[in-house]
Amino acid sequence: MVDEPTPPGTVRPGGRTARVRAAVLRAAEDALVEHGFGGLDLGDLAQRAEVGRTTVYRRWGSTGALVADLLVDMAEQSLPRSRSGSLAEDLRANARLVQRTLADPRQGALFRAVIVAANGDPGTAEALRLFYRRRVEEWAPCVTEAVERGELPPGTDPFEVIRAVSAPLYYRMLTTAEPLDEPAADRAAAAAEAAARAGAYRRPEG
Amino acid sequence: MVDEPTPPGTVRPGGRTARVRAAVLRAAEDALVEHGFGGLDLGDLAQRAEVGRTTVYRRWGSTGALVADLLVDMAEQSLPRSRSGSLAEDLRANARLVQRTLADPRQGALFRAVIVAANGDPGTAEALRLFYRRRVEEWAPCVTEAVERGELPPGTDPFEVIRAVSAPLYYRMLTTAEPLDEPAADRAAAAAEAAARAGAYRRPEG
DNA sequence: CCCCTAATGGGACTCTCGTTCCGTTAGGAT
DNA sequence: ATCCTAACGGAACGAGAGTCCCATTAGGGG
Repeated sequence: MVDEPTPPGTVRPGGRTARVRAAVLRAAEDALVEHGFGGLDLGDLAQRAEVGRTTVYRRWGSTGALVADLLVDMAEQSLPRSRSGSLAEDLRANARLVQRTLADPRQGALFRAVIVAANGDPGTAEALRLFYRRRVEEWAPCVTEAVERGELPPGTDPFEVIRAVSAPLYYRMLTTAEPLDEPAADRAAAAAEAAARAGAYRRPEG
Repeated sequence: MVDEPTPPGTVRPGGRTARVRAAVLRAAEDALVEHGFGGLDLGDLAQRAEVGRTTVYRRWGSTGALVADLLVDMAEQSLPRSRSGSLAEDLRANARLVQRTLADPRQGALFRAVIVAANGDPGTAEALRLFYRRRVEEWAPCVTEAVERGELPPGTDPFEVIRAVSAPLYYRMLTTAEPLDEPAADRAAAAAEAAARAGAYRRPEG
């Protein structure tokens, strides 16, 4: 008889357990926004969430695992996306959504913190990848449709186009002090569209 | 008489002080590669560098300040860049240089670590910005020359074009598990070039 | 409604990080 | 070559993060 040890919170996921998780994740968001991932302290979190310190350590064990769980939670709540029928408009809407998110003091700090957290813990990194995969998948259809309409070359990789919109905004946030404003967003969208039209994102094989 | 307290290492910067700095910075690189910024411990660093623990704490005080100093050191040693005369080739050379750097186990880990470090300490963030400013400035001339040759629209922002080459590579590294290979580099260069030709990086005014 | 036990919570303990104190070493100016 | 003191290094100290033990609470099946 191998004694299969069930992780805490898995046998009775409802009721109090669920309330504790929600309170801790909410507190984690606040703490990440205020002090970043480096300043994340599970003891402090317990106080914020009005939950026993032991509980937090037992349920999550490390700050990385906690952020991974937070990312799972974030991935579940998806944003409404526009669907205007015009590739240029869709890409611009996406760029502006990303830009507003990163420029927002709370959301921006939160995103920076989870990216930091993912650099060091493989589990957190995997959760972050899943989060972005979902985000990209939500917006890929507008590219696929543009290909079908003949606006973009056949074989264009929809994921690459969507990522090309976000990339300059993230890069600007991480490596420069220049503001993440609407012109920057519009430029990112226009650049991605131009490159896509030129066939820069066609998949390797014909 | 205001007692102006001089920071340690500023009055006699040569000799032993310089040797200690070099040894600690080298040890810091190793530690960042092995454990990332989160695992950086000044005490451990002192052992690696065969230097007194007190010295490290007194000279740098925090992991963030130490990485800031490391970035100053990194910014001073510039890489040779190619100058082929063709915009497409120059951008591809730049893209491949960035790609090789990020894909290299040591360099890639180091870059991730310093980006993480810059998210949380304003001084480190400033040092990171200066580092990237230098890197971008080194490559901007090839864009400026392409504008002068009439290959790109007048008013094209050289910095934005160079950043557009790096952006997708960094974004890929941070948010996906897909490999940072040569095709990815070539795609980044081609996309930046196409967008630049289409005028996506013209400066707002005139 | 009752019971079993999963899950929580408090408190004591340990160990590591960072600080402080003070004696020792070595730059570099004269 | 000598001296002054900037800078280094060892050791003891204190605070705080993470672990362990066990008593208490509440979920949800019967």
